[in-house]
Amino acid sequence: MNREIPKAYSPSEVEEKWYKFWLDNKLFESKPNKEKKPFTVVIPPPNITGILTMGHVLNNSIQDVLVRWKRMKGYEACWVPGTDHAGIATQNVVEKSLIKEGKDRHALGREKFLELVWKWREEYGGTIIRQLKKLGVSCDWTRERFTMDEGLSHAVQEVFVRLYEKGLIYRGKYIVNWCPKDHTAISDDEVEYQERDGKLYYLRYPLEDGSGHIVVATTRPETMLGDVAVAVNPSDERYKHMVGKNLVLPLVGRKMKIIADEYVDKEFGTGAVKITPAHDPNDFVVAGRHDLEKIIVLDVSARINENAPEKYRGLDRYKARKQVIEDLQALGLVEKISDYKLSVGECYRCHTIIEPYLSDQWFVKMKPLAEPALKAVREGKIKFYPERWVKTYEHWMENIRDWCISRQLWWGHRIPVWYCNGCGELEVTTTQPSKPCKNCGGNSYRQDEDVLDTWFSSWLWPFSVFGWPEETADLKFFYPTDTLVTAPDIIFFWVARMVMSGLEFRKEVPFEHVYFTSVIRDMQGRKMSKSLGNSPDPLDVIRDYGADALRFTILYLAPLGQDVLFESTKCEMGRNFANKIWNAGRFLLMNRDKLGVTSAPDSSVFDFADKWIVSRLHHTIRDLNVALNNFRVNDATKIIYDFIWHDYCDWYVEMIKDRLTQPITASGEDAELTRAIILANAVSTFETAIELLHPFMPFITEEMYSLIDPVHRGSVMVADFPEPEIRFINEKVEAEMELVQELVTSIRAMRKEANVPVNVQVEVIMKPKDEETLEVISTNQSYIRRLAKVESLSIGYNLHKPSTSASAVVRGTEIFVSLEGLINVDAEKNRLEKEITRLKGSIAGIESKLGNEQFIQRAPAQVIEKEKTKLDSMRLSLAKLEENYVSIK
RNA sequence: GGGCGAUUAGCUCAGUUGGUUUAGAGCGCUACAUUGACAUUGUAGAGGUCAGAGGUUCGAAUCCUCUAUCGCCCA
Repeated sequence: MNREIPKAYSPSEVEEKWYKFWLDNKLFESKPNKEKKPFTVVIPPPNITGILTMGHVLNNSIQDVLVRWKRMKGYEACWVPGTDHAGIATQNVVEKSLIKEGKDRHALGREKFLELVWKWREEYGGTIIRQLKKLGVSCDWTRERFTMDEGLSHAVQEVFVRLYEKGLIYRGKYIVNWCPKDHTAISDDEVEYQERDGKLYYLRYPLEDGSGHIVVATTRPETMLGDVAVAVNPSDERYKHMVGKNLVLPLVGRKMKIIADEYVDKEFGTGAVKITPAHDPNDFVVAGRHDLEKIIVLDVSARINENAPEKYRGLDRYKARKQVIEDLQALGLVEKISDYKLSVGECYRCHTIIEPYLSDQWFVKMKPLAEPALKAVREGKIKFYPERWVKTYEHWMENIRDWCISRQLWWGHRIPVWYCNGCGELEVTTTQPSKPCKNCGGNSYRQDEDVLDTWFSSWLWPFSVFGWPEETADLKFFYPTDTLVTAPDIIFFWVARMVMSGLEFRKEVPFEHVYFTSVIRDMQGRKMSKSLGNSPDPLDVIRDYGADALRFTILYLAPLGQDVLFESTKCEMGRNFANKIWNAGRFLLMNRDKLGVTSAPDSSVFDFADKWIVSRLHHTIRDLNVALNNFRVNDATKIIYDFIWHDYCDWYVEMIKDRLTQPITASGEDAELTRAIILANAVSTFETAIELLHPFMPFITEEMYSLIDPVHRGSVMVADFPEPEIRFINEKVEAEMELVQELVTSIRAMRKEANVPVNVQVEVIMKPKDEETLEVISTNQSYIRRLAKVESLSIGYNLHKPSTSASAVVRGTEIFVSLEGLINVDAEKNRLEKEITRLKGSIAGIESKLGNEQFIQRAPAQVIEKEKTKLDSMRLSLAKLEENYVSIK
């Protein structure tokens, strides 16, 4: 069979072809299968508004490695993909496009607006999924889910009702984080704090009796319009006499009291705090203790409302701040204004500064849910990689606050609460109540206007995707899932809450292992972000380097628990590796084509090189499995990279070449057959390496697999993952090979030093250290000669150093490279001197170690023995080097 | 303010329970090599007081303490 295999690997057609093949042959699909153990992974569902980022690439590459690996190991591997409806983000996107058309969602109405959102989702919501496929991920696409799917919505409602009935969901007027742009509450965890330059305003509030004033310090003076008291610490001597007195709130004229409360920090500002219960969480608590009125002075857009004096109504909070200060200054009531650094909360979606705001919201009581979730991690039922995230998790769980789950949005799961139009009585059910109101007998209801936090659906993801609350076969077989791979920044939003919901509703942890991925940064160490524009588009990278290259590179660069600095040119590493594999395969196939005879692999004809590479192969298999079992994915990439590039290509293939071209003892057809067997063994090792590599680089491995055997065999995806076989691991051969490699390298270095051209053969004389070494050298002399370009190799104890030659000592064996007319005496002297100095240093080090009584007494015998052996061998080498140094001419 | 992490070659990073003559890799750099799988390559080489200071130990990049610098999370 003759064929042209291009010299360079070009990924694009190959990738498209095989992805289609895998889909057509349903190789990603999974179903409950009693014959197999399940291995389940649920994807962290990306937002439908999102596009693929480098973070997704890393995250999904890791998941794909684990899934493909387990699938090859014989598990029923099920990777459930899907997307998240992303309440605020999606609503914003659609609303923005409406505004562009000059329309307004309120004018449009809720129903029409939601139709538009669904339409948008149909059109654009699948972008990230299409992009993920380019990466080669082996998700079971028949199982794709969306958090607003009917089934998942049902799960959400069911959970709400169950928690409500259990008393874990309640409604109340509390201070929440209000986004004045999105017009919704957001949870504590959705607020991002930023250090900013601000001002601290010192305001004078006059006492009603005209006996003076009290000075309060505030960073948000406009909220004074809603002040109802001033508080001081009860132990504060400065103010003790004022407690209980009345003040008159400037600009407003409201009478209010000076109260005493432990909450006040005497050191901060003046030690007197204005109390604005409707616009500050701490003040809210204080107001509760003192039974104070809560006056809301801002509207949903953070403009001053009708509860404030007319002058300020309608002003935006910052304009109001300016106006309030101006007016107070005119009255001489501003004592001073100083610079102040403050931590300002922003909406994590739109980065508008959030406003603490008093409103009616729904909350989940978290303590009862947190306790078992904390226990599960502490008891090791769930393991984190890297482990240190346990501390973060514990800290959050121990200080957990109730979860505000209502959002004043339209896009999301509508809260399953109905109010009787007659009396306002509330009904919590998954469907609209059909019975008359139990309170007033009325028959009409209206549903709560609010929707639920997006995370209220994603915290159910590991079981809702399998059909919960129905007890489906999928659920029984695939739940709990095995490994979750996610970014550490959503440990609270998502991971912790999934653990809670899993335990609450399934009585089982949702996953056993959680792998927290690295954060991908640019080369300056900045987090990749859309606004900075510093994130390469993974699709561009895939186009330029190939998906395999991108996957391999990012996995290679991302050690467990460490951030990664990335730029797309780094993918040259993965691309070059793919090309190396391609050409190794090309070499094997070209030779097989040339031979005219084919053979099955046959270990009975293994020679030294075969034994060595097979031993290295099984070492590699063992190490790779260990690395993956410990979630050390980047170790695994290094292990397979080193085996293929260095062991297989650099050494083994070079050794094979010799045997494929040199005459062999057999003649005629037998010689051809022997060559065919040698090649078959080489191919067989290569194929195993390809299987090992498949989880990391699925496309090129599938392509190589099919090129090697286009007819008889199926996809590498479903090949058995190689298992290490101890009988093939041969430490003796590996040690001997190390010696051969060192001898060869040493000869090459000497040639280089003397500027001997590559194509010039040299004469080499070796004086072996001992019988064993002699044996190794003579059995492998043809390899040594080929690899080091040696014309004649003389081996013997009684040989003499040629008059003009370079010399070296490798493990006690002397090597002389004859360099008639080529030697550079100074360079050679220099080289030997360096080597001698180095050896002397090492010898002195070991001598002092061995001379130390403490060392002899306390170190294990093994270590001492090793040091002694080292010393002997170094002394021997030194003596020879010195001898040769003297004889340089 | 509290917690976590990092600091190893010019750059980006490995280095698992302390012991491998010389602390590794990729990129970059230097030199040489181009018809025999691969220049997306090969061969050889230069390059490190393992952030600093103490300590534990026969022995520390590795364990402990402190300091410095940077990053992240929480308040």
